[in-house]
Amino acid sequence: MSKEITSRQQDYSQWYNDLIIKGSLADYSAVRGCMVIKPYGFALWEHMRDQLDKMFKETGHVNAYFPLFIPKSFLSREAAHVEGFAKECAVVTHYRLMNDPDGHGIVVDPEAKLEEELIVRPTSETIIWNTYKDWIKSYRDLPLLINQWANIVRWEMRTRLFLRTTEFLWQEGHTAHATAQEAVAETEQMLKVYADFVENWMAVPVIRGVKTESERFAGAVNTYCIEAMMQDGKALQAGTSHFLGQNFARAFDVKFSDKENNLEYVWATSWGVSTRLIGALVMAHSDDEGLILPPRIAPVQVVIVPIFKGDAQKAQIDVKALELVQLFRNAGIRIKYDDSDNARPGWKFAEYEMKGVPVRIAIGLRDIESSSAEIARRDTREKMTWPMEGLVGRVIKLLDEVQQAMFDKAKSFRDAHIVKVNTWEEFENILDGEGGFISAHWDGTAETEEAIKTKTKATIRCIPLHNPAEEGKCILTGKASLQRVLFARAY
RNA sequence: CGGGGCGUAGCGUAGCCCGGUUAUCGCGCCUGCUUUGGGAGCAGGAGGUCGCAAGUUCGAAUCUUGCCGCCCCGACCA
Repeated sequence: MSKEITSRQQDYSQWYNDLIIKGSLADYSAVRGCMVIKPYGFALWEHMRDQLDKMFKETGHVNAYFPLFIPKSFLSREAAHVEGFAKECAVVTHYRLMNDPDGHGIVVDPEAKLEEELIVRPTSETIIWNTYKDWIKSYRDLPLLINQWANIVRWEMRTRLFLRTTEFLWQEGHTAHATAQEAVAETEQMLKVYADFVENWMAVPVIRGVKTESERFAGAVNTYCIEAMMQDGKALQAGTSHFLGQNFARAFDVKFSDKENNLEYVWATSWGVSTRLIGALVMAHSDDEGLILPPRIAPVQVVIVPIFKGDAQKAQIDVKALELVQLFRNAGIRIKYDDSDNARPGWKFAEYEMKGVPVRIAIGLRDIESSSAEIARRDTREKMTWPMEGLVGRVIKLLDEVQQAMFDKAKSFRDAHIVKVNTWEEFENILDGEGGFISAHWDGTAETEEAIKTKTKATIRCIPLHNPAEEGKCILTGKASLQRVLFARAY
């Protein structure tokens, strides 16, 4: 990679970190690779979580909770899973501390060594399937449709706020089914739920597809994914849904008696999205003035900033502002009236722009006199003066417009950066230039995929669902290919 | 673990190459007055183990050596 590209990446990283820290979403913590999610950032996560949870329940799932610690032996039960997850895990080896006999402080008590180490879950398939063994006996116990909201730990070497932290929050669904068809249908259904959420709530367009064998989840038969494009043209995997076949059922001996009284292994799925989605949100929408949050999940959808000189004016504005607040609240809008006197209007304007609040209403004396208000939308930075009469209804409509406009903007950016490429030269030029997704022919082998990755850092993001058949020649080897796949550099 | 950068007040920094009064500036903080429609102005004030340790020197933020920590890039990965 050229020096220019490296420095562009650094600038983009810096931009991304600043947005998150100045936008009050999160901060670095004292613990390596972990972050502190601040109240504002957590409120954002809560809105995302609540909506996802609702969608899971609408599709028949229930929530449960499983242990944080996984006995080491569980992780060696499923062969392919071992390969993928044997590394980069936090391991608990002792269960007691003691005062340092040589001086001050605390040391690990060497006497308190665990017989079997415990692994802090990097994902919960093993501990959950070990539990399902006891829960599933008959076809009447199926399907078992369970989701868990949890924190997990993966000791990644390099971390990045929200995108790849050592500890992160996520949900993981783990389902068991009587037939392969039913499990595949579940896998596809959950991919649809994710795509629906990310597009309609986060206003981030996604490509639905399946992973190639080498990008597949450890232990899965097939991995479905949604891929989003960031403003630097790189790809970000926004969610995955795995068809696990009978791999975990065999590894953990989960069998059921079917209607004909035959003993069968169950079919499994698992699917998850994480706080990484917040990173996707930031990188897909924000600008140099700060975050831009889509109205449907913004912690604060509308902020009212009063502009006044002295207490008498403030009292006058308060009446009107508090009336509006009540009307917005009644309409279910998350609204904040910032009448704090320790910051001046200009400061507040900049502050809420940094935090990505979709719509700002400013009310000063001149607005009271003309019975109007100044409306500013964050995504386009437009300012309008609207009459007080019917303002609430109009602002609510504006929130919907902003939601749609954000999606449309992200989608046209993305579509403009998906390029069909037929030569290797063009392939490299695009990656080192504009970036984006490259639709190109591939000979279908893992060797070629690996070779392309080594040469360019680009990976096959997915084979899009309903991909049209098209004969062509592999971009690297020139061998025969039956379809195009999507390549990109990814986070 | 490799490559690059950095460590000076709560935050961001200048000074370092070429050692020399009381360590620079901005933000923030405190007091007062004036301000408030795009991150306020003026006046006054408080705030420092210059990452740690050793060395060179009459004298070290500055030079030397060692250590610690952080950030970015790569390998890893969602």
